[in-house]
Amino acid sequence: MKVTIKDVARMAGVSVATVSRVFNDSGPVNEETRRRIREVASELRYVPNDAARSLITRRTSTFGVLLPDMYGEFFSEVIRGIDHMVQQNDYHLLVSSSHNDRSEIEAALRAMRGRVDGMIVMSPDIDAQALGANLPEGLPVVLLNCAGAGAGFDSLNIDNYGGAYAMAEHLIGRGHRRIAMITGEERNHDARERLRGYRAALAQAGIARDERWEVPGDFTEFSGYDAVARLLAVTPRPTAIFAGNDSMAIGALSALREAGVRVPEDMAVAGFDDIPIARYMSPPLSSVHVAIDELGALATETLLQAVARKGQHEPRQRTLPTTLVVRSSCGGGGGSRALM
Amino acid sequence: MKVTIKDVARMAGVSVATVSRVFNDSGPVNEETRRRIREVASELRYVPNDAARSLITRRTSTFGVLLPDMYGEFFSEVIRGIDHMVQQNDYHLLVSSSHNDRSEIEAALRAMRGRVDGMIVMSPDIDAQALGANLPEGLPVVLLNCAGAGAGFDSLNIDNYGGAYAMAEHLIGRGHRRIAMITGEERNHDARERLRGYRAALAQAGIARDERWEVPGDFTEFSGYDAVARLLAVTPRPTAIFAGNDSMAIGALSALREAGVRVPEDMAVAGFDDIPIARYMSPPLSSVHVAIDELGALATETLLQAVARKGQHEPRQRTLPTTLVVRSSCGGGGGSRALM
DNA sequence: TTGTAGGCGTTATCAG
DNA sequence: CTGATAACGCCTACAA
Repeated sequence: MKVTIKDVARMAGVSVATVSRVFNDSGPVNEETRRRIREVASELRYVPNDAARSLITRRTSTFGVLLPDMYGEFFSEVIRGIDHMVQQNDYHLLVSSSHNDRSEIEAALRAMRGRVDGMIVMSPDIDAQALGANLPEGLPVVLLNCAGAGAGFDSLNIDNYGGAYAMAEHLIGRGHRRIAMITGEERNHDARERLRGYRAALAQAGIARDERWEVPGDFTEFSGYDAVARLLAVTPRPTAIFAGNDSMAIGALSALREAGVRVPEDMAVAGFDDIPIARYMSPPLSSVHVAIDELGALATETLLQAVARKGQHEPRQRTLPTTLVVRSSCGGGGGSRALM
Repeated sequence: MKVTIKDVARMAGVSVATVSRVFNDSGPVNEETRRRIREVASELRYVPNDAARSLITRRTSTFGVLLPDMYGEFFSEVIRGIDHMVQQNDYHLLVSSSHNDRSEIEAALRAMRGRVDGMIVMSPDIDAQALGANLPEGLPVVLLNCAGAGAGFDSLNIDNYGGAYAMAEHLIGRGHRRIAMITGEERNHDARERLRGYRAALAQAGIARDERWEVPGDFTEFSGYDAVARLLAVTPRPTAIFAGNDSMAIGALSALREAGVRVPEDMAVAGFDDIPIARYMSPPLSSVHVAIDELGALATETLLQAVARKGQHEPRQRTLPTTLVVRSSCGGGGGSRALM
């Protein structure tokens, strides 16, 4: 038998209204009465029923998070950042992951309808417009690393273009002219932007683009491993490989080692994301650092603000800066900087 | 203005009861009526209000997951396994992560009260008894990698002892006599069991235990990196390092490389968990494979069954087997097995 | 096969 | 300061 607000009211000799006021800090309550109610409540181990509460309140104190089908550390870091901020604000987190195609995403969105006060959608593969159709009118949403910014949603993006540009520029600065890139999938927004940054840097340096240098990958370690074989077959051979993310860079390092190609002497390698293990690679992996957990925290903050304003605000687009982290895999850093 | 069951009823010219029957497959409804109601409902974009529903149903269709403060791939793999199974059964997932000490865990448990139909608790640091006190009476719970099995909860554990024993035995079989272990934290159940397995294998082989070989870590890459310095100072120097998890093994590999110690020629290295990147390490890392996503899926299945039986069943404890994966970091596998 | 009506546990709006 | 009481949206006997 569940203990309800009525039980507390009866035991404390007051009305349910007063008990409610105590638990919500709404309206004035005599200090002594308040104390007694608290006492009775905790004795009875009373816990307000959230369903009933949100039925009338029209709030769930829950945020939804939609995650793409991506493996690895990036994923957990984002959640960590989100969850931390969410807990601080007494919200809850409804998570749905592993979504590949559009229909899956749409189904997941619909499944969350009515259960959340706002959503963080992380789905580099899909455009913003498509999402709007499946979301309840007026539900606050923050887009994380999505294409289609400016579609009326708050959005948060990594500076993919700038980060990739900076890394390519760094490699050029170290004397490389034949710089290859292992790209992500075409439909992935992050991947496209990184490719764009890479191309821009090469163009800026007056290096003619060579299509053989752009090898497709899919952000998995294996695709990075796999890409190396094709790259080594190109003549003249590239002297540097810039992978679209760290996972592929790690796969590439593995393949290069097996092929007997020394890094960085014979081939410079760089990644993107700077996941925690990057610095422990052999050799330590140069990368473009992204404050992943901060990304999650920032998204949550944005959502909280949107909820507070009841969605009545101009959607804002923000871009999170990246920083170049030079380690020895591209010959730029000393071994001592490996643990930096 | 939200559209409710009443609106649908009115538009379809029936009572709310009939609409309810259609949406719940409860009671008989004329086929034609059913069709009309479905049509009207989808036209109005009607979505049942979950709060109202669960207020009367006393079900939330939601499971809670409590995760420890652990980084890396292990985390995301588990969630993936859980989420997949949860979605298949039309449940939702409430996630709470980053919990270190007992008070944080207890707070998180309380926060979920009333919002979930069952919980998956993953908390190698804490004992089962402590959890029971903060959970509503009769709420189905599955313990994942927790100590205190047999405390009246369903529980699922990795075969930490067996896996560690097998790996140590393998190293011994390859002729190693001075085998060091980088352990996890004492309070961590997985860590304790793995240490126990390691010790048992050594004892079985008649190798006297040397305390200097057991260096404490905390499952982070850095702690593995850090441990190597101490291990290299031991005379005579150990010839093999068994890390309590892959993260520490990766840190150790990094430190060994910096120290100019060749792996596996001068030092064999092995880890535990077989996270996806293990095979891409340099050299590819031997490890104890655990089907992490399967662990999550299995936990969810157990929970679903418990919910179906309304918790009226004998708690069952299961142990997930592990398999030895020999790669070249311990000299056992050829380079060609790296992608195995 | 369908409709009526009571109630799930809270909050919010009024009076007192 | 406190107490009735009407919603909130839905499910479910019980009747028809």
